[in-house]
Amino acid sequence: MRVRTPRTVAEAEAIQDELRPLLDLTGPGPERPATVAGVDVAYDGDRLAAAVAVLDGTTLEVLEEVTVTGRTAFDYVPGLLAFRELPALLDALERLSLVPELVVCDGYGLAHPRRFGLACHLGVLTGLPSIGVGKTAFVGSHAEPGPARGSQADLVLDGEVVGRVLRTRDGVKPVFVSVGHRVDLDTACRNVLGLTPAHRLPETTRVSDRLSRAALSGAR
DNA sequence: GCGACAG
DNA sequence: ATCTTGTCGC
Repeated sequence: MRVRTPRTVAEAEAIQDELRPLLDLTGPGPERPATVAGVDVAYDGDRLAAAVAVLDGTTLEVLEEVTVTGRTAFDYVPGLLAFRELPALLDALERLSLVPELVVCDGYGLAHPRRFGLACHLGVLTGLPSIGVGKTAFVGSHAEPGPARGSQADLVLDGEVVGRVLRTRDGVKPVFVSVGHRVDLDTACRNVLGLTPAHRLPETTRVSDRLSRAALSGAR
């Protein structure tokens, strides 16, 4: 599948509003996924490298890795990240031999100005269960979660819960979790905790991050 | 009107 | 995202 590349911000927002109804927020989604994919993109000017890493959901062992390189076709605009990263990510996902039971994205899903962040967009276009894990605040307000790993606080936007601020390590800055497609928020958070046995960020994003950077430098 | 703003 | 040294802690 391909991403429609908009020419303007207005066009991009219209596409998000058009795809938003296709979201499946029914859940619950995979509780103990056998395979989980992490996706990430690295940049160097207008060059980019997208990476997908599929890990065993239990042992977190890397089962498969795919990278693709290309050029940016859309500048970064807050709220429109998907149009910048999705073309290359979908390209990489299509080259996978394994079909992951869950995809973990770098960024946000439902916690988005129009409720259609990168994780939602990727999920709708691929049909795969997906969630978003952001490292910094984007939208919504929240209380400070407790200091212990596992502590959570609702992320609220316009009066509705759109995500959760989750502490994955004792005393370490929390991550922002929101659902993408075919997964509910509690299941998303449980999966994130299962993917963070030793670090703040999920192993899936750590592996795909390293992979995309390596592919970027190796492709020159 | 003026900032803030995933990666 | 990316630009970047030393430094604290497991």
